[in-house]
Amino acid sequence: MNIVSILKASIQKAVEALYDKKVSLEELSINETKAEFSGDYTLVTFSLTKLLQKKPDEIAHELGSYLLANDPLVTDFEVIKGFLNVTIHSDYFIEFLAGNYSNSQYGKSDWAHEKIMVEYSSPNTNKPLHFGHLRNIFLGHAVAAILKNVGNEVVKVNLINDRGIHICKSMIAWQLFANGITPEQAHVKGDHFVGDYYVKFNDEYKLQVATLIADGMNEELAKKEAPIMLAAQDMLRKWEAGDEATLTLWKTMNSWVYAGFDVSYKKLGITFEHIYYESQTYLSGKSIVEKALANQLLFQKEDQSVWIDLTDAGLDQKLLLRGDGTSVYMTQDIGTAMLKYNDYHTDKSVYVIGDEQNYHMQVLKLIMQKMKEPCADGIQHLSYGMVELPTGKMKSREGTVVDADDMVDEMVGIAKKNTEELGKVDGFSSEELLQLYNTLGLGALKFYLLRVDPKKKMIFNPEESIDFHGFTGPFVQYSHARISSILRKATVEDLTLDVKPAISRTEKNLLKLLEQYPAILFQAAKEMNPSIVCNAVYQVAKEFNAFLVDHSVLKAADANTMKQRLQICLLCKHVIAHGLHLLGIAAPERM
RNA sequence: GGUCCCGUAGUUCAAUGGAUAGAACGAAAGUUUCCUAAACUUUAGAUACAAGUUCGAUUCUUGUCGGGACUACCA
Repeated sequence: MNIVSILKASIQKAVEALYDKKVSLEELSINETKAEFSGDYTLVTFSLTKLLQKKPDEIAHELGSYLLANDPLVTDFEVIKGFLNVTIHSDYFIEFLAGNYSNSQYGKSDWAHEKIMVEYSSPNTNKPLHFGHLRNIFLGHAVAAILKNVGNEVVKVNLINDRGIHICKSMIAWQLFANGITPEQAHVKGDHFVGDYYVKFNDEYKLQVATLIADGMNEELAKKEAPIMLAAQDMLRKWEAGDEATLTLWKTMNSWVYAGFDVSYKKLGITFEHIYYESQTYLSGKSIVEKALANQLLFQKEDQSVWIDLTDAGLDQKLLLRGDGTSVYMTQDIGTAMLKYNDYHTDKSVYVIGDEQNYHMQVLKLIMQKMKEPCADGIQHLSYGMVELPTGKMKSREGTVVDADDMVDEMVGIAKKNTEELGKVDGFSSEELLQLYNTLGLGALKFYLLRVDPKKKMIFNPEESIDFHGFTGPFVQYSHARISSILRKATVEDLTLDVKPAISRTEKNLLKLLEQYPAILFQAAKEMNPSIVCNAVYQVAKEFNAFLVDHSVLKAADANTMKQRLQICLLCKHVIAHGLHLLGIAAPERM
C-alpha cells in the first residue's frame, strides 16, 4: 500500500462518516500537489459535488477538517477552490525510508501472474540492422523486463525472416558478383556483407530495367522481365522445391548474417529464450486454415482460393490460401502464432512490431478469434512509431538509412571523447575504460530511444549527436556514480537510527518519488511503456542532484542525520540501478 | 476514394478531464577553498485553426488546414 492508496481509503472512510455516502476508490482523484501550493497530495472535489450535493470548497473544507482530526498521517490541509491540499506527516516517509533503504530489489513486485511471450527484433536476413530496428529491440527487451518485474513469467523470442524473395536477391547477386569471396576474406561483418549484395542486386536490377526500357519495352513489363529478377524468382522456386545447391548457398549466406547479428546482439546486451525461423514455420499455417475451412469458418471461391470474411468487423475479405494451395504472409503468421502457443501455452503473446502493420495485426487477431483458436485473445500488438529523419522516412534506396552498428560505434566514440575531456578516470584499467565507454554510449542510445512513448513516431536528426546532458542516460548514470562515490567513502556500516532527524522539503520530495516507484513500474507494465521508467529514474536522479547541493551527507551535523542521508543515498542508488536495469542500461560505480 | 494515427516553446519530448501547460537541448546570466560542475540556480519562450460538451478541455465531439501510415493471390 502506498500513500496515495492509503489516503484514498482514508477519504473514502471520511465520506462515509461525514455524509453517510459510499464513494468508490476509482472516483477519487488524487494528484501530487503543485509546487507553488503547500501540501503533498491534492484531492479534487469537483467530481464529488453531485454525490454529496455540496459546493466543492465546502466538501474540501469538511473532508480536510475530518482528516486532520481523525487521520494521524495528515498534519495539515489547505483548500483552494475545489482542491484539497493535504500535507502528509514526515514520519510516514521516514518510516518508509527506514523500512526499504537496504532492499536492493526495491521496486520488484508480485502483482501479476501471467505467462507472457514477447516477440521482438524479428529481422530479415538480407540486410544489417538499422536505427529503426534498435527502437524495436530496446523496446522489446525493456518491456519484457518490465513485465517480469511485476511478477509475470516472460518468454523472449525472436522470429527471423530467413526465407523469401529478399534473401534470394542477395544470393543471386553474390553468385553473379562475388567470385566466391566470403565475409572473412573480405573482412566485412557477415550481415553487412550479405546486405551489400542485396544493394548490388538492386543496382543491377535498376540498370537492367533501364536498358530494357531504352530498347523499347514499357516500364511495367521491364520490371517483370529484368533477367536478374527472373533469376531471383527462379531461385525462390528452387528453394521451395528443396534444390540442394540452392539450400546450401542459402544456409551459408544466412550463417554469415547470423554471425553478424550475434555480434550486434551481444554488444547491445540483448538475449532471447527461443529463436523461431520462418523457414521452419511458414508452411504450418496451411493445415490450420484447412481445418477451419472444414469447420465452415472460412469459405472458398471458384478458383479454390480460401478466404475469411471480416466484413462484420468493418474490414474486407482476406485471402488465406491461394488458388494453387500455397500460403500467403498471413497464413504463415497464423501458423507461427499457433506454434508459439503450442510451445509455451502463454496467456498473452506480445508482438513488438511497427505501426505500419497495425492493420495486419488487427486482422491476424480477428482471424484467430474467428477460427476460435485459444491463443487468439492473448495476441497483443505492441505497436510503435517509426524512427524518422528530419527529412522523412529512412529509405535504403536513397542511402539515408542509419546503420545500427555505425550508430553504436559513434555513441561509444562520443562517450570516449567526453570521458577523456573530463579526465575523471584515473586508476581505470584500459579494459575498464572500454567497458565504461560502452556503458555510457549504449546508455545514451537506449535511453534516447526509450524515453519517447512507443506509440509515437520519433524524429532523429543525424546532424545532432545524441546528448549526454539533461534528460539522458548518461545524466542518470552520472547520478548513480556520484551516489556510489559517496557510499564508498562512508565509514559507518550500520545505518540504524537512534533518533529520527526531521527531513527537509527537498528530502521529502525525493522520498515521495521513491515511495511511488513501485506503483509507477506497475503502470509501466500495464501500459507496456518503458518511457514511464525513463521518466521515473530521471526524476529521482534530478531530485537527488538537487538534494546533494545543500545537504552534506558525510559532513552532516550529527551522526543520525548522516545515517539518514546515507539511507536516502542507498535507496536512490537502488532505484536508479533497478530502473536502468529494466531499460537494459548498466549503472556505473564510477565515471 | 476508404480506414486509422499525429499537429504543444527555435528543436526534441511530457502532461488518469483539474490549479498559472512541465522537462531537456539551444539562447542569456550566475554557482566550485566543501561528498564527481557529465552537476546546480535564474531568465525569455508553446497547446495549428474554429465551434461544441463540461464547474473546468492539450486531453472528449464535430468541422477546417497541415503531416503520416495502411488499404496486394509481396514478405
